[in-house]
Amino acid sequence: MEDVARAVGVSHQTVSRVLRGHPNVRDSTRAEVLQAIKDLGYRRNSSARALATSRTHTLGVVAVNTALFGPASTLAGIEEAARTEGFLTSTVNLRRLSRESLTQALEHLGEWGVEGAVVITPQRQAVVALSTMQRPFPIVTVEGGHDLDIPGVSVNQHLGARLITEHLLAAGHRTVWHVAGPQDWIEAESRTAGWRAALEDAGAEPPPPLLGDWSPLSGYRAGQQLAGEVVGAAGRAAALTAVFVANDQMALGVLRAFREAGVRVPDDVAVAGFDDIPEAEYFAPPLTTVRQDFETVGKASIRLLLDRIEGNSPGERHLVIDPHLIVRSSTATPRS
Amino acid sequence: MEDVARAVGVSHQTVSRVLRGHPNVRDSTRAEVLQAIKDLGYRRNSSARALATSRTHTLGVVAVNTALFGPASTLAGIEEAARTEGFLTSTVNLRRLSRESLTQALEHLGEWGVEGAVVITPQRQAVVALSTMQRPFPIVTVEGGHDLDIPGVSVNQHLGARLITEHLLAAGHRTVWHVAGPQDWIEAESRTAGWRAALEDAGAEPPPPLLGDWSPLSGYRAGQQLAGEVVGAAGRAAALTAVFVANDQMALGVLRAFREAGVRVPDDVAVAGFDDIPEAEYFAPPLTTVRQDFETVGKASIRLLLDRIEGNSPGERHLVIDPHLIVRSSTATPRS
DNA sequence: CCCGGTATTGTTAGCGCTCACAATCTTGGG
DNA sequence: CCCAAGATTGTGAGCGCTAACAATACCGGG
Repeated sequence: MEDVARAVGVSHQTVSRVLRGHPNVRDSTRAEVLQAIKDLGYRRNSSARALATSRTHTLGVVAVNTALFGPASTLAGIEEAARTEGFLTSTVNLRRLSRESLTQALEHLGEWGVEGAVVITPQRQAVVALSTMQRPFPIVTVEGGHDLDIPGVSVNQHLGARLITEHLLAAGHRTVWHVAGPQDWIEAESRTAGWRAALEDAGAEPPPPLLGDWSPLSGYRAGQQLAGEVVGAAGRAAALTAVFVANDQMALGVLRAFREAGVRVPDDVAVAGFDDIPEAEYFAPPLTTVRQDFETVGKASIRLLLDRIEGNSPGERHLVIDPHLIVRSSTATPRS
Repeated sequence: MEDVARAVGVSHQTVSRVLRGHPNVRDSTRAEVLQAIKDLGYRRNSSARALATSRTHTLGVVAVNTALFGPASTLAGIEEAARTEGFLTSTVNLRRLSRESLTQALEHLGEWGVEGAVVITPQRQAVVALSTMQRPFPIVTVEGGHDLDIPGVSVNQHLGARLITEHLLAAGHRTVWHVAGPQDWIEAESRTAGWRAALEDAGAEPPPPLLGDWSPLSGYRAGQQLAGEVVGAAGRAAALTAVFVANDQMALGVLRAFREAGVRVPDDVAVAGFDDIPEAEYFAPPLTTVRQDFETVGKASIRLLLDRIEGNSPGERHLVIDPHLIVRSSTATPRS
């Protein structure tokens, strides 16, 4: 910076002012400085800047299962939003979301002086841990529900499940079975609750939900059990005609189990998933599901976080994004 | 730091020495300092440290399509490896890998003083752009091939394709058809080359490859064309009995097209994919594919990058990771 | 032509740390 | 008991920038 100043014949402070966009610099001076910066290939040193201003312009992100479609998309949304706001993001990928690993991750980020962090906390225990934890900088959760005092953004899973269930009921199904996700996941719990609420509102009896762990394998196992419930004997109403599976991966497993058991989809049983992974459209048959807009989630979380860091407006504490239904042929056949 | 020093009754320098793990500190002093640090909740300021040492201990990562399984896994591997080496990583997600966006991404990272970057460059044009570009810090590519002078790590796609093709030939297929990925992708090109080489080595005639764009939809379209090639008339040898699809997503589309056309897999045609996405095991039928160890790729790229940054040993310029074959029922039926 | 006020520029301290070097304390052998 | 060598600690400068204040330049009205 000194070099630039010398080249133009001004003080380093004037150069600094140009860099910071300070108004009180004569246009001609500004132009000269800019030119010199370009000629000398000067780049200002972010560490020195951070040291002097005590602002690092860095945000942290903590996530698990980043190889999955949902988290990965959210991550991308977060990063892009932060970048356009002039922040650097740094992501920590955790294998498990334990209290200990969470603490470590936040510590790691703290070492580098992040000004705040977005934590993707799909499991209840993680939000709980977070809410009882010493938080060295502002933190915003994603998919952490909204019943705790820690601010966050989430997708309205309850609504998504309700949309699916009502779609199936509207197609004439008496009731809808459910393959649930692990109930310590907030999303799984909300989907189950939404499904149950929709059935109860319609006066339908909720069958006992089966539990899965999000994996295709667990869906496959559940599908094998469900296949046993399908009584397709001519003339007698089948006990099971529609299934809402809590995510697309498990739905894939269910479809496979049904196929092996000779249960036809959607002729014998309608199947719906959740997430709309890119492959869902190419399942056999193409899967009815619910799409969440992860990019919006990312943007919203950054907005919430920056509100808190900049502290100008208290802002909302919780943002909820509505998902929407994608109907495909796995639920295509209407029933009487 | 001054506060800690005062609390213990030593100089700030001694505290600094403890923090840096300098050997010449009396054990009792070290213990006292550590205790004071804990009591006061002191954390050293990374910006000041970076300013004084001119080492930011920050690495950049540039990637596209991070919502896909492969890139997302690689990203996780890179981040973890860097973290264990005491580095912070910052990822920039690009929508497209153009020369311009690449430049911008590197510029963005440069502003924050990264010491180096890993760039995931699956498309040839990206590596070319990178190799002709002014590089302000050490850069290592991932999946960027090894014919250019820029160091990088990649998976041996050629070998993977060869494994698949030889597996199919060994099962008695006369030849193997191929649904290729976009040929401006290095991986796609290598897979095609590996397939062709294996066929030629076996004296088989390579049928004209079909081109896809990695998406299930393009696989579906290719599958519809391929279905036309299957002549299953009894007594006459089918023209098409085996297909190697360049990734699992497209293979999913092919499977769907075959199913719709009444082509049975693997009875009429064997189908194999590439990547081993988690869903592949649950396709109908479960898909034979090739698995790449993305974690190893991530680790290797960080090692290569740090070698360059630390500059102690020139190290290898290119690392190649071998993938391995996963056989499932989509290629299960042996032929005479 | 002088003056106060505003626009523009310069000066001086740090921000919190590490490095090089100087100073002091130990230690063990003679 | 003395001394040199090594271990341990302290001192001062400076990394590259920004913030606060001081200094100077410029403007139009009286």
